[in-house]
Amino acid sequence: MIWRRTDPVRSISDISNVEALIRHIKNLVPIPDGHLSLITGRCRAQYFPKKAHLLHQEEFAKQVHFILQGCVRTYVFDYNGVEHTLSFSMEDYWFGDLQSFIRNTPASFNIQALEDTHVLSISQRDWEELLAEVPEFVSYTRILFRNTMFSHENRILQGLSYTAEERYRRFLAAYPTLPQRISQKHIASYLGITPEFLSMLRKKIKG
Amino acid sequence: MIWRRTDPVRSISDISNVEALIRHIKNLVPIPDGHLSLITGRCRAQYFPKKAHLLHQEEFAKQVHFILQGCVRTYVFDYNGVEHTLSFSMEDYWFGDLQSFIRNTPASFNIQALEDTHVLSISQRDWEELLAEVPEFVSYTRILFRNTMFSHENRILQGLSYTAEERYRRFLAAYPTLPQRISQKHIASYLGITPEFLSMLRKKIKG
DNA sequence: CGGATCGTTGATCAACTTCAACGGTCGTGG
DNA sequence: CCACGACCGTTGAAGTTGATCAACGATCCG
Repeated sequence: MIWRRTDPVRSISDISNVEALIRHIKNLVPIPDGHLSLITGRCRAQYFPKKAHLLHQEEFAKQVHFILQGCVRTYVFDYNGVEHTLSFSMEDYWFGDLQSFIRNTPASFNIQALEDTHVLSISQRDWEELLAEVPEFVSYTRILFRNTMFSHENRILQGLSYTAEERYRRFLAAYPTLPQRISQKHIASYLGITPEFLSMLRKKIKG
Repeated sequence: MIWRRTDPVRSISDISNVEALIRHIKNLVPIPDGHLSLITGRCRAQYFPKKAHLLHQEEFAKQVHFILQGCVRTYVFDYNGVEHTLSFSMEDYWFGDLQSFIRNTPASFNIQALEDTHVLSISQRDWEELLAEVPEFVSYTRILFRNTMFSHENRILQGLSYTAEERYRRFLAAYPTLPQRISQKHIASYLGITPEFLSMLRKKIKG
């Protein structure tokens, strides 16, 4: 198995534009260009190198982020210090500790870049002002929350319904390119199993 | 252990009013009374006796519901016919297969009354018209989705972080009165374990 | 080059399931 | 109102799934 990354990493100047976000918004809600620029005008391009932490639990999440290029994981430590990965986010995903961001409470999650990652970020104040000023932004975030809700439902059901092996097979089917980008221990922590057991499953599946 | 229900079941005429819903909305968004009545005007009171199904998977969810009195469970059958309970809903909860309701796709979920249950229901058309006519309804549902999203995150993390025994303890702490209202096999299917194993946990915990 | 981390393997152990059996309770039809 | 059948919760034995611990080579990165 070759673990070489196949996606070319574009240069910063290539990707610190807002085209990807504009496409993403237009895909979900009809919106005049004037309102689009109100949104993109409040976005700030940021870069995080691989392994950097964007957020530690107990901090206050001051921003949420839209990924232009790269990959991050959102995780927690449980009561005996074991990491559990809630989600991976990659290109065209919004991520952040929304609960902390919206309610202004200490974050429950840690967020870490798994690759060199370029994002567009929105601050709490800009978020609230966009909600007040741009009705399409209300609809847009409403749809984002809704979709996140649906995918969480599916994740809960997979946890209830399937064995670790089946969950891994489904993970591969849903995210065929992710295993080439992130380490197995993170996949294991996403699936809710140990790295050792994932290793065994891989051996078994290969045949 | 006494399984008698302690809550008095009010008569239909008592509860087919909209006070509970009005309180629920006012708790989440500021809204003038005129707009409130636009919402409540589109609600229809319905009654489902214990064990009745409100929705079967593959059907189309034509309504979502707000519980005035009673309790329902939302569940699926997995690939070998085992039931898994996604959620219980009781007084002051909205429930329904939102994915089916909003996207007009076949439902993934089954929904069944676990007690005689009184609800207020909204149809798809009324839902959409409320979104178009009442800005507070957009905010209200946006907050509902958001909160559901947060509670789903917590549920995913509990599934990843805790053993069955700890999940059961947490379930008891979060819903102390629910075990008196619903059967253990449903709790087991919510926790993702077999009724036999839950029975063992209960024996162990009692000491 | 060197240290830390990663993926793998194997042995042992804990968590949870499966299957079968039994008494109790509930709802239903007579 | 009773009798019956169906379902429920419980128990125990045996089996499966997945965790833990320790060890080892490979790889990455400084």
